[in-house]
Amino acid sequence: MEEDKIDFSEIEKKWQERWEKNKAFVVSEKSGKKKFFNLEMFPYPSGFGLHMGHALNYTIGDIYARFKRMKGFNVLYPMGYDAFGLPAENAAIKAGEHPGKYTEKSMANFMSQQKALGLSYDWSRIVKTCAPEYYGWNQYFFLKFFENGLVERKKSSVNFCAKCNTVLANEQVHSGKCWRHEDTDVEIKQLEQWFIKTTKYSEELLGVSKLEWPERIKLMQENWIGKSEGVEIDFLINNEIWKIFTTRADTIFGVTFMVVSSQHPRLMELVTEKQKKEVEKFLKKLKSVSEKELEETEKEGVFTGSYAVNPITGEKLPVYAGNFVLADYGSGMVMAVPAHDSRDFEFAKKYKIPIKEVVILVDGEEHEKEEFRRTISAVVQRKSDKKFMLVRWKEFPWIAPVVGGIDGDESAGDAAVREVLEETGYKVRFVRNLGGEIESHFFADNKKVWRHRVDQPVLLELVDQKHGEVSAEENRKHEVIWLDESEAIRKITHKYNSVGILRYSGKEEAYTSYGRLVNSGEFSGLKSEEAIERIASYLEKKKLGRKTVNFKLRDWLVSRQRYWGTPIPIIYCDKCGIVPVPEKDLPVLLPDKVKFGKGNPLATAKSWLETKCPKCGKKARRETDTMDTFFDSSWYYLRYCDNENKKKPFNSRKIDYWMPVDQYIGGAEHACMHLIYARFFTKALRDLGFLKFSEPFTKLFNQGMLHGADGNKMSKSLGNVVNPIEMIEKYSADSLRLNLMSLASPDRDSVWNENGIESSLRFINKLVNYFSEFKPNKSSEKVESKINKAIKEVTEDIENFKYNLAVIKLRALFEVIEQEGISKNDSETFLKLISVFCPHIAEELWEKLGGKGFISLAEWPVADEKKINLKLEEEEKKVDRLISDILNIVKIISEREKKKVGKAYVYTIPPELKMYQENKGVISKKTGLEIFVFAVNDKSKIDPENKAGKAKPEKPAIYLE
RNA sequence: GCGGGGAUGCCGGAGCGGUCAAACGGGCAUGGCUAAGGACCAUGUGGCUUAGUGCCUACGAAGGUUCGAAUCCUUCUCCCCGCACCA
Repeated sequence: MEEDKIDFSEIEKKWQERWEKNKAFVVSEKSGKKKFFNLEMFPYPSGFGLHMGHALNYTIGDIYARFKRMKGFNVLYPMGYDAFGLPAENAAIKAGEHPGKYTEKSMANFMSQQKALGLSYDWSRIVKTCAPEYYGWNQYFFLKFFENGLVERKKSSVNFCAKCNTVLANEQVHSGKCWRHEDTDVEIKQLEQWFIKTTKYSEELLGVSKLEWPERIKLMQENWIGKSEGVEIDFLINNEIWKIFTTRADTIFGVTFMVVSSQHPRLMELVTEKQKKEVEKFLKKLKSVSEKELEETEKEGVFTGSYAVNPITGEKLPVYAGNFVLADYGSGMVMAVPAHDSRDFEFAKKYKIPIKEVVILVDGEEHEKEEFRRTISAVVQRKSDKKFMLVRWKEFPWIAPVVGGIDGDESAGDAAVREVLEETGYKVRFVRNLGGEIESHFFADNKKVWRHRVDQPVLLELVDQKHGEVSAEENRKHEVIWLDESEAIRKITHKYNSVGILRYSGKEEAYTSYGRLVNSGEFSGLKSEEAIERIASYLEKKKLGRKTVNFKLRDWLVSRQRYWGTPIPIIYCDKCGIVPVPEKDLPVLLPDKVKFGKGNPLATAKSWLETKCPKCGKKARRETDTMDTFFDSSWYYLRYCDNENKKKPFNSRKIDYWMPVDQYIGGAEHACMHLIYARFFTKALRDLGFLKFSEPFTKLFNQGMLHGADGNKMSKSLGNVVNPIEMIEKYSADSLRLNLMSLASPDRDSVWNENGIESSLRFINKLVNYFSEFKPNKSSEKVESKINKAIKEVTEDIENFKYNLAVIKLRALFEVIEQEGISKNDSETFLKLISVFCPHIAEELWEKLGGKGFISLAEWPVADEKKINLKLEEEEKKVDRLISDILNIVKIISEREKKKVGKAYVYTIPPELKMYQENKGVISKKTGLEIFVFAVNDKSKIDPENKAGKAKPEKPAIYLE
């Protein structure tokens, strides 16, 4: 069929203009509807324009916004630009252009591309972070934080990227490399910098676990914050108290030395005259090593010459300086317990420091109980009364038997077994003991214990027997098996029902798990958990230590030695020191004329740099560092609620109305950066009285990553980047949107594929053609059923971001519509459903059908569940089966007999006659045959080959000719 | 090393205890329409078999549970993504 080419770009432009002109998506607080704040992470406007990942992200968000809007919410769906930042500065330097100009162009480009995608933003609320109207409030908040002790200027070792030529926050260092430069190792420098005290909120930030966010992101954040509870213990070194932090106070009797970080600011105080040369040599060697290398290098250290005193045992412990101890975690010094910590073990071995006897033993009982519980619960769950047994490997005889004889002479293991058995309600009369000397070997020989970790597979069997020892005969009967692993597993699982495989390890290494204390004075015999408590309170009582909590989270280093950012509103006065810029002088404008190249660009703006001290009026100079751009993105969502406010960062009534963000959408790469900073900001602003809520983003959705057609990450160097605009021009915006949603579930990584977009275009073409010549008829019961089912399912799918499934259902629905026709009302319903995916053609067709207003603002259909007729679906399936049966026979006949078939006689059992007869039309249409339907008991039927006898329920007999 | 997510037909991907030889799309094949091609439409697309049947082999590998497993359990292999000497 020859078709008129549809001019999609004209249609798209038409509707984009109308939406804009009619302010279709502009919202205000003065709506009677319930609010819904739908937000995508705003982009960094790069000069290259949108990439396909952006298109995916925004399409996901736009569909959700459109959906919620049609469902009757007052949807705030804004867009803005994270416009400050290094790439703009670098690109501008390269192009010899001012970063501001460069960024303006980039933003304009982004905006036009986003509009071309048909995104339904409220453009009146646009936020650009590089505008003084925005960054002035950054400065305002910075000063508020400063007033309230949330900003600090301190000297510490900081991360520095030579390529960016600036310091970085902890979060911006990924595996020792700069987050923007994967090839650049981060250097450690000792500098004085501005920090935001995010750590004040460590504990509260941990509350992330309660949010409706993807588990993965929550875990990443939790790990990043890294809470650990432990004890701070005072060690006396040279009659001075040095604190250390440990989570394993239970190992205090096993300490054989101390290690202080080689980066520790007070390291030299510990170094004796005699050792000075040695230590300096060591430090010099370390200096040439970057952080990345530091991670990979072996543990190294040097004796400082000093000794510490163990506060509990009074033992004298050598103090080493070591490269493996972090200066900024805990107190920068650790107590080393080589027998129970793998790092200390490694270090001790290298420097031949005594390892001492073990102080923690495998707690056979606990360990076995745990393993056994797992095992047996699996059995009990299955309500199996089959037996199972313990098998151990000859090569690892030291492994403790998990179970022993429960026969009066109970071992700890037995007790554990019995307890578990009772708990699970499983009855046992005897559990085979494969014993021998093993137990004593395992539990008693201290020297060996710490080597023995659990690692070999063990299979268990309960032997239903009388009390008492197992005779050799019994043993034979029940097959005590010493086999190699795979053989044993196969054999036993086969015969006795495997109940699981436990793991043990026999490598020579420190025993790092919890256990029971030995050689620990009055604490011997306690379990680790209990011992930690007891030792902590002992130390507390003696004022030698205290329980504390430590976090991995560091304060946020916000100063950057770069130009294109918010100037930090601070003035240095020789007399008054650090003086904040008075609020009335805000914003501190970023000077236009600076020189790039050497050092901090702002320092080259002489007239800007030199100012007067707000306090004493004397000559003073401005801070030349700018803020990390993550400061900008930490509160932009708030500004959307009131983006033009000149008097305040935002009006709190508006914030109260719109915030928090109901649905946030973005990539996972921000889990430990933006998403932590924004949460911190919200809490801090709450405590400063700006906000009444604690969490900015109620729900979070992470879209998957879009890979290039070759399966690799899209990147310019690989040449697999696809430009969305090219695709829009070639296939239309709606096709692109539809295709992006068809690739895979939006939360999964997927691969861009141009074939798919052709298919989307084909579908849209069909849609347009169908509805252009649409003649409504009455929807059949079947069509109504399908439509209502689709409404129900598509609604659920969209709500759950299962867009790919929604699209499939809509495609299927359209197929039915095409075949059977629908009423005007149902056609409108269909267009509404598809409109969130393909808004342009939906508007166009809506208009053609005489719909009122924008379909984008129409009401989302509600399924009439009463009309969903499952019986009809069943019937349809039966008919389909018949059709495929007929076609199958046709195929066989034509292949074999080269005969042309023209008629099909169908013989049904009497109760089904009516149904098949009613569907004669469909069957005929799909098979291309003339169809005759008879009941098998119809005497007047035509049945030359007596096929009718083959008829079965739901499976009519067939004769073809 | 730790933590998280995966592995499904020629490909992309649904499915997550029965209705599964597996939705949907792509590719390919056959037929229709065409002068022809494109587009479009229809059908097919693990193997063998058959007037619409039946059987076998399949959802990374191996075992297990179950009346029944792509789906649950165990172990192993491989891939991705985070964190990484946090005491």
